[in-house]
Amino acid sequence: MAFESIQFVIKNILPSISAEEWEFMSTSFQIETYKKNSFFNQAGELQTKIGFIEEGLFRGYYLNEKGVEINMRFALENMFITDYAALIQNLPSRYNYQCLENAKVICLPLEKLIEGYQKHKGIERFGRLIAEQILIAQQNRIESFQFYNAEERYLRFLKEFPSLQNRISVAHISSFLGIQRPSLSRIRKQIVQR
Amino acid sequence: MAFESIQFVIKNILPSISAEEWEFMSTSFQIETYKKNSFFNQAGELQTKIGFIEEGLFRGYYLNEKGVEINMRFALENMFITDYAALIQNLPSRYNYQCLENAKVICLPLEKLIEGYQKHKGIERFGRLIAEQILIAQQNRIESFQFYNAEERYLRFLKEFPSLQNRISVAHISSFLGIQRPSLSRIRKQIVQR
DNA sequence: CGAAATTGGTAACATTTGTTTCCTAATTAT
DNA sequence: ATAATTAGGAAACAAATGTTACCAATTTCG
Repeated sequence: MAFESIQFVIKNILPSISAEEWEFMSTSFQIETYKKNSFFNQAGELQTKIGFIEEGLFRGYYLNEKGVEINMRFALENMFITDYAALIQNLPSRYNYQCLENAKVICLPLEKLIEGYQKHKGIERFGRLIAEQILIAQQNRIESFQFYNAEERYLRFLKEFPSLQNRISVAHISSFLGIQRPSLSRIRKQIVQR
Repeated sequence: MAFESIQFVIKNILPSISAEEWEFMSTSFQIETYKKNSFFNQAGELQTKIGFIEEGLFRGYYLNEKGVEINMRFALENMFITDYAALIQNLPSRYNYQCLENAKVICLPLEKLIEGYQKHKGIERFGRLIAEQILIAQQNRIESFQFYNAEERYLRFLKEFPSLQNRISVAHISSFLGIQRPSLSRIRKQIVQR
């Protein structure tokens, strides 16, 4: 039986999922592989699938009005990869998801997900729970910005994603944290000196 | 027929809601009134209801580890009032919702909402859509913090909530924006001088 | 009414963060 | 292998923001 990792994660989110519902989704799974620097999707395009990362690492970013890339999210093993808010509303994704480490992704076509929402109560609930999980992660991120300074945000980042410290460049982390690169360098130096 | 405002908002979120589903919810609505400085709910308590503001204004805030009140949200007419993420997970609310202007709130008991999730597909979907709306609002807020400075955040706040400029104190706004009060005063002065 | 509390503003100074520029080491591509 | 690119660090200075303290005006409440 393949798909152990995604099955584990989905059952963790939605223990009550029925065999029929799991069958409905898993029979439509498609494995895709991504090489470093390739894209899972591009900003401005309608999304056609939702992904689950078995291996590898992606960053979600977009270009602000000055043309600067802003990292909004890192997606690693056992995480879903999608601009969920845009997907559900059938709006173009606002983010580019670029592969930072060669990756293996389980994909579910969007039309299948929508069909699942119509046909299966458990899948509708699954959608709600995914949205809520993203929501909680975002609340933490807001709180981080709202009353932690740059150093504290960096320390919180390391605590939340310890495995990313040595997988992601300082430039990408600084963008994610809303800090300039030289500032993050200074902060890292200060931390080491203690 | 009462409940025009909430019916309008709900039908806007979920045009496909059935008469039966609306009936299910609306028969359980209860009107509550709040006086200035009273609380819709307190941090640490389990929530028992979800509210819809017909009139009035609330702030959602919590105390950080230093005992400082941090405003996370302003809720005004035609907005829902709840710590939705906590409610759904049956966790204690993390926020105090304090009334800033005398208010009239339509309340739906939590058990009724949960029952609705079980019995009515449209209500489950309604829950998902609410979560997604909150999610989008939060993404805007994150982006605001991530690459706008204090002045730009304030201008964006005014643009998003023009009606709040003269309804909410500078201290509350500065907390919401993650700016110190004297800094926001400086910024307001600079804006006026142009 | 009058005291007390709240509110908005301001100044002075400290600290943090941004900006620009450059250097070196490591990695990548040809 | 070597040139080109990328990455991390650092310095110097500018700008933004935080911190603290104080004042005047307004509102609240007894």
